[in-house]
Amino acid sequence: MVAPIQNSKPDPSGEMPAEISGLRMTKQRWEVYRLLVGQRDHPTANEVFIRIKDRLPNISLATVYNCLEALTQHGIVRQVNFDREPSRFCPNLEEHGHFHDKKSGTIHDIVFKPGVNLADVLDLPAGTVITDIEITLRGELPTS
Amino acid sequence: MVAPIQNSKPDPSGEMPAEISGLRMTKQRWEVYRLLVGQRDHPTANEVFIRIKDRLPNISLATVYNCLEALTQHGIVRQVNFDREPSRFCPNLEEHGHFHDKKSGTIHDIVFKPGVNLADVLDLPAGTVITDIEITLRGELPTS
DNA sequence: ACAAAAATTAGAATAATTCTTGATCGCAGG
DNA sequence: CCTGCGATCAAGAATTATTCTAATTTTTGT
Repeated sequence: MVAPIQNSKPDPSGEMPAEISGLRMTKQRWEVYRLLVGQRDHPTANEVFIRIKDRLPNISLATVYNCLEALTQHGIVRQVNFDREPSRFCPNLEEHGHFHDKKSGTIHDIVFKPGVNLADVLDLPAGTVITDIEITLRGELPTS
Repeated sequence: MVAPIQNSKPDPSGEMPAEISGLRMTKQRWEVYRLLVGQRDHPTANEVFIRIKDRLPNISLATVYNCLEALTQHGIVRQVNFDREPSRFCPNLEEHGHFHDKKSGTIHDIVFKPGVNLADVLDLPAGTVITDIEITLRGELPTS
């Protein structure tokens, strides 16, 4: 099922809103959110921690983990896992998968062709309730 | 009707072969392989360790990890990850995904409907080479 | 402003996995 | 049959992402 287009996420370059999706904003959560939306390269918690020090020099790694968990649990960002590598975080809420390019090590969002619904192509027992889907591909993108 | 298996895997109840897919068999590797093929419930390394002690009381956990890695790297079994939970191992080599039933905590293999090819329903740049696909669903299976 | 609740911090603790080191095995050649 | 040699195994230490703990700070509601 495709999530309805989000109630337009707050502009990361504007003022900090009081809350997002029911999650009370704090300086730290707002900066983590801004950073994720601004740099959509699926950073790890530690990468967020390093990058965010520019703006919040005293933030702790534990707080970065706390913020990421809060944002994730309120459906504001998505946690993405590749094998047993450190979790990465993604502000793209639309149903999509991830392509891990072996050559460059980069991660790219991938979407279904229009009109395709994953549940329709899988052989599942009638009545199955799907709450979450994760698709990960590995390979090489064509040299651009 | 069962789809033909690519490389007819050795019968786990027969004699230990000298090798499987180029991997030299040892007592430990063979028992790990037998256990996975015999109990297709996607055990973790630790669960394999516990269960295998019946037959190899002196095996170490490190050896179980070594065996699982060797079997995985030779394409004899598949490593499956759910979020950051301990890796699980699966002897089903056919292209398939995994469904994690929240109610029972069990994991079930899922396959595409006949004739469906995942690459055909994804919006990928022409020329993309896919070497590996992982599909994970979470939800609830109908009460049977 | 004050009490209560929530968030942050720093560092300790946890847990899956990997690494290190030394012992052991299996086998090929003498 | 011995001897070496490379691969494997065992035991425990080390690593590392993440979570927990306890104390402090910030925010909220009255």
